[in-house]
Amino acid sequence: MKTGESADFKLLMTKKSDAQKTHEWVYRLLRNNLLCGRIEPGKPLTIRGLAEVLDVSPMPVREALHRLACEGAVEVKNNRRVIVPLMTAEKFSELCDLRILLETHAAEGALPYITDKLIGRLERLDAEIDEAVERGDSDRISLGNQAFHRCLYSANPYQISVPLIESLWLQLGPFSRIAIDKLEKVYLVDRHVEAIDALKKRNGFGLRRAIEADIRDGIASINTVEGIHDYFRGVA
Amino acid sequence: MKTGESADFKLLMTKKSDAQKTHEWVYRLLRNNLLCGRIEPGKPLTIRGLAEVLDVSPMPVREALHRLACEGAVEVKNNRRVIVPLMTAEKFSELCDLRILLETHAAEGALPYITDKLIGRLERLDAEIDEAVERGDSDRISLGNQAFHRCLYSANPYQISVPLIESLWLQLGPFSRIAIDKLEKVYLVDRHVEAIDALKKRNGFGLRRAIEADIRDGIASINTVEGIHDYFRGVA
DNA sequence: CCCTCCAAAATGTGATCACAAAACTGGGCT
DNA sequence: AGCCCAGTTTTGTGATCACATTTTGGAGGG
Repeated sequence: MKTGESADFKLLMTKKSDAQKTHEWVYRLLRNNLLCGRIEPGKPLTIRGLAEVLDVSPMPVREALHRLACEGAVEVKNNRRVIVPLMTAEKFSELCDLRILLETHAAEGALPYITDKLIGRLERLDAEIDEAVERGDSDRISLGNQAFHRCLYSANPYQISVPLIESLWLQLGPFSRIAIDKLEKVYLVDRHVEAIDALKKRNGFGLRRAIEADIRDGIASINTVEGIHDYFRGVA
Repeated sequence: MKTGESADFKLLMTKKSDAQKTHEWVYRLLRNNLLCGRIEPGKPLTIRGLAEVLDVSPMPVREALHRLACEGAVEVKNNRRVIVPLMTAEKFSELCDLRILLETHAAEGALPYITDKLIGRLERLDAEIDEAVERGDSDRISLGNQAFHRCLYSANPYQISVPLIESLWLQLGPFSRIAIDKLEKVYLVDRHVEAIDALKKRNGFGLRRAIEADIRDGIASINTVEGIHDYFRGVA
């Protein structure tokens, strides 16, 4: 009872490199944990509690939480309590629509800048995801999937949409884990391979279709989860 | 030389309401000034300098600047200097594309929730803009225009995209002022009236077209400004 | 047994301080 | 005169403290 409220979910920790600023480290750590869905929605996050768990002063935690709040990853209630927002069916639907809208745009915008070297990196990232699926490592599936998409979109050096897209991921993160956890063999079709094929052929339309299909597959798999709608109200 | 670097551009100040938290007040103030383009791109913003100008402690300024940085309104260089980013032609083009993509989507998503009362509010906002155009009040044109769009999109209570859109506005803000400043009679066609008409008829396609045209008009007017491309490199 | 109310603990916010790194200044060298 | 380097100043970061507000816990009355 001295660690406050932050002791009941296990945070996956990462080492803090010395060159890294503390608040950046805290931010990345919390962010990764949110993206993997390791932090339960609805549970209040306190500055001092996290500071004690991470063994830093409250100051960097304060900054990290504010940053996450401004990206929509956590919600600051008017009682100035900070919680991971609950998901609603409408919010989920809207987030998926926006993902498709922005990510197909970002993919197409990246196409002119794709090099063979980059395609190689994407193939390697996809292989890592497949391996994570084999092992049933949900965390690595989540993070790997995002790394794949980010790597693709970031090929465009004049990219603006990646931060917006990552904000969407953060809002979907705590929830999408449920899908990955409950059924790990959803990869009937590897949409990433389709995307890579389209890249090789410099086929913009095919690329859009593969990205959209990849996102829709995720949605579809969530909808097949038994009793998924209980989670929309945020059961404890 | 004691006020540091923040004394040469005039910030438009707003009174701090007592119920408002200090860092929120600082954030809104800086945000409005950025949206109006009152802060020169490339000029470094310092925490202590702003704190002295605003007569607050450095702490709330630090939080406000970090929040603006995470929205892309200011850029934290690796030397940890904070500046208003310079505009490039590619960035400008991409920002406009994203505005059209997200705002047409947001407008269409708001359509089912439009009420007569809301249409009245939009007409009043449009009238205020027209009045500001008459007076040549650039600040009010900027802020009024954004208020109009925000009011429309926010009709949808399950709105997610507004924060993303506002991030785009913030990035365009310092630059779009140039257009408004240089030519104030660009409102050949009032696209807002077209949008309101489409709303009244519940015409989704017409609404999209009006919003897209409104955005494109702004772009076109910028391109007609003589010597606009000098600004892309950020002349001092 | 449940609701109300009040004291105690906890929390976010803002201010101040210490410190390392970066930017700026002035003097000395080529 | 132009360039480079060391000393000083400025700046961001993180820690600690003070304080107002909120939450919590249990005691007392219905």
